[in-house]
Amino acid sequence: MPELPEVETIRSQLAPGLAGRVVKHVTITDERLTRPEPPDAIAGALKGERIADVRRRGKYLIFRLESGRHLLVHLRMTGGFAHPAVDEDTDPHRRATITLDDGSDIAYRDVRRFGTWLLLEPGELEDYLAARIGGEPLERSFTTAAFAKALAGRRTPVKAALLDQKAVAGVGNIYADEALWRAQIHPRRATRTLGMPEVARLRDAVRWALRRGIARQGATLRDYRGANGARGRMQSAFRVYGRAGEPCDRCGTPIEKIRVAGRGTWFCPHCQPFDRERRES
DNA sequence: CTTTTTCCCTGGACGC
DNA sequence: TGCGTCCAGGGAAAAA
Repeated sequence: MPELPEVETIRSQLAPGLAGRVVKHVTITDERLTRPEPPDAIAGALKGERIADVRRRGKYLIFRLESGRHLLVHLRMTGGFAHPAVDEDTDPHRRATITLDDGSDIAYRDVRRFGTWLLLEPGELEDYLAARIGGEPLERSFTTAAFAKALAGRRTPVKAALLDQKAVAGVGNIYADEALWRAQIHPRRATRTLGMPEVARLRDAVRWALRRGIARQGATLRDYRGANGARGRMQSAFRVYGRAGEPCDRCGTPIEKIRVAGRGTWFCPHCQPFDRERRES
């Protein structure tokens, strides 16, 4: 499930080979991909565009085009790129192909077809993103004060707040659990009951979790691959995610799995107590 | 306004 | 071997 570290890994691997290249041809074989626009319209519009660079905001990949337009790609659950492309004949999940002026192909793959491509006209990007996602957690502007403001007044469990892209951009189910473990906060704690020290710990913990993920080139549970085809290595470094019954790395207590905000949630019941007495002891 | 629920998809795991 | 059922989950949209 591509979250910020997985998207950033793909971005960093794609960018060197794409910057400055011209799109010679685009084939889109999944009707869903560009909805509501027809695939042929998007494919035709991309043809002849020169790619300035590849950027990322939250979980969005942004292909910045020299015309001022942007191709905004969201990988959702199982989307991904391969450059150079893997063999199409042996890949049932190829949904699109971008051919560049150096003769190479970029393959877009997506098992579950939740991913989306959106072509934005010049000037549209900022408003589009501002309406959907909040602060970039690894940037300097993501201060404790800014995070506290984004969390203020929320009545949801803190785990739900972390998953809300308007509160902080790029955190998904894996890194939310890892961050809450690091910050020693119970995932069901009501967001508005968090004190400033806890918000500060959580802010640092989110950055810690995401940086670890990037350093290990993301987590491969099943489908995720980098643009170079490599698996991530983060899955073998999880502190809690997917580790029900295994001992906590900090205290040895067995990790528990519960459901929060409709998502599988793993935490350490000793290190992340819910009630205040145990929290302060 | 905020919060919750439903839906979109495929395929792997599991029970019988 | 072959079904049927459940589950994974990001985010848009609808419902509450």
